[in-house]
Amino acid sequence: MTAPERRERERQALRAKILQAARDLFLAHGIEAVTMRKIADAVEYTPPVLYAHFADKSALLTALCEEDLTLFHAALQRAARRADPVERIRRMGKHYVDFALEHPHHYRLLFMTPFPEEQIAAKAAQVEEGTTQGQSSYALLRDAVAECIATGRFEKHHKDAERVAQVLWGAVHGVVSLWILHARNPEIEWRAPRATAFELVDAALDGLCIGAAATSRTSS
Amino acid sequence: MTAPERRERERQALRAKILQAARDLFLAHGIEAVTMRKIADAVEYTPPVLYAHFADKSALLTALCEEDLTLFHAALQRAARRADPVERIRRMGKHYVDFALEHPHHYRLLFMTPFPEEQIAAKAAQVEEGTTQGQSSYALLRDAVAECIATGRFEKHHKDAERVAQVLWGAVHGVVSLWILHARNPEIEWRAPRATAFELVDAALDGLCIGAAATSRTSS
DNA sequence: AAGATATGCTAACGCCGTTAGATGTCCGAA
DNA sequence: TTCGGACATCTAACGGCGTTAGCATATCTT
Repeated sequence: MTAPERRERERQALRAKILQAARDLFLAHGIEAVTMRKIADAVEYTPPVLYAHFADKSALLTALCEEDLTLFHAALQRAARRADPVERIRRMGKHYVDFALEHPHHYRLLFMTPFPEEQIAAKAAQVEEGTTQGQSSYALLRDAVAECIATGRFEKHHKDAERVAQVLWGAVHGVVSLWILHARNPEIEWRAPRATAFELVDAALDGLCIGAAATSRTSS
Repeated sequence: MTAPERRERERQALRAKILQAARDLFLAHGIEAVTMRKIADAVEYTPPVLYAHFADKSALLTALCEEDLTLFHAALQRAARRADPVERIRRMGKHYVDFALEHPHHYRLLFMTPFPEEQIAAKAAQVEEGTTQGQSSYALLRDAVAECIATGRFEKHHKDAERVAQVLWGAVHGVVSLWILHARNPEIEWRAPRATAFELVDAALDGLCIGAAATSRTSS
């Protein structure tokens, strides 16, 4: 155990501690409570120390996102273990909604917050050189849609897998994000968002599929 | 023309000028550029002056929202002049999407930004005492849905007008808000959001309506 | 002309993200 | 064993933010 090794270990430990503190603040009081100064307070260091581990606040939040995105992707992947592509889509929708409603703060951070410019540039570079891992959650959905199209499960005029995937993503995202932002608006008699989202997914799949009447409705 | 009258007029003129400056900043550089100090600069006053016209920044933004909400509501109302309730829903969806895509900044402010607590409390009070105008855009949609249900246009298991209205709102909101936030993510081959949204509305209506195959598809 | 009222300003407070520069502390080599 | 450099950490500050207090000044009313 050389000294540089130990130092590196301590470095990583502090980095993890910082991320955890940020996560705690975030979960307890929402994104607006996540402040470089408060994170520093929580780990009992002064603010500049954070900049030895993260280029800036946006990089710190990105690191947080990536951890949660991995979790999210894993949940979706478990849901995608179905042979029938239509049922696969339905189950992915269900798990998507459940993740969003169980972790609304994370969902807001992941999908309802504008990307920092830097991240976009980084990703564009990855895509350019083909390094993109291609195993994104979106790809799971798009592939299921493509399978539906290839095996003739959809009405013939729905033939663009990317577009239909975006249709379905939009469906679940719309219901949960409306709920997360506007649930407290008392002008509207909100229904339980889980049921609402399922109803939309079911209706959309009914509309997409050949032979109308739904195969297996989302029950729970 | 008494002097107090003139002063009041000047007061309102300055108020309008402030709002316009805020709107200009907002349209030119997005919400994060709308700063009390920058607004003050634009109208050639010092920042404290703004507080003689608006309680705080959130009240100023709310005033801006309300103007745009009126515009939005008017656009939707024009679209709702259709006898057939299903076609009415389809047209409202179309105009909703067009508004969102033509004014993405406004859409972000109106529907993709968390409400300040104060506003929620104010609305709750209105609802409590029954002062709510009931002519909200959401009500337009819900009433069209209720008409569909009452006249037996929907499958019998879709019987909750509130829920179905929330399903349809979620559909259009999902597609346009995903696009507005994530269009620049190069990992995804984005399709034109207008067509995507129309496809979702059509599919959902196909799924909701009795007698499957769409009546009149959204063409343009 | 004098007093009241409204208008606008300067200056400041306490937050924020971030950076520069000083200080100390430990490690490896002479 | 002591010296020099690398590293960790701190204090202090900059410029921005929303917001408020207190003062000057201009304008109306009597």
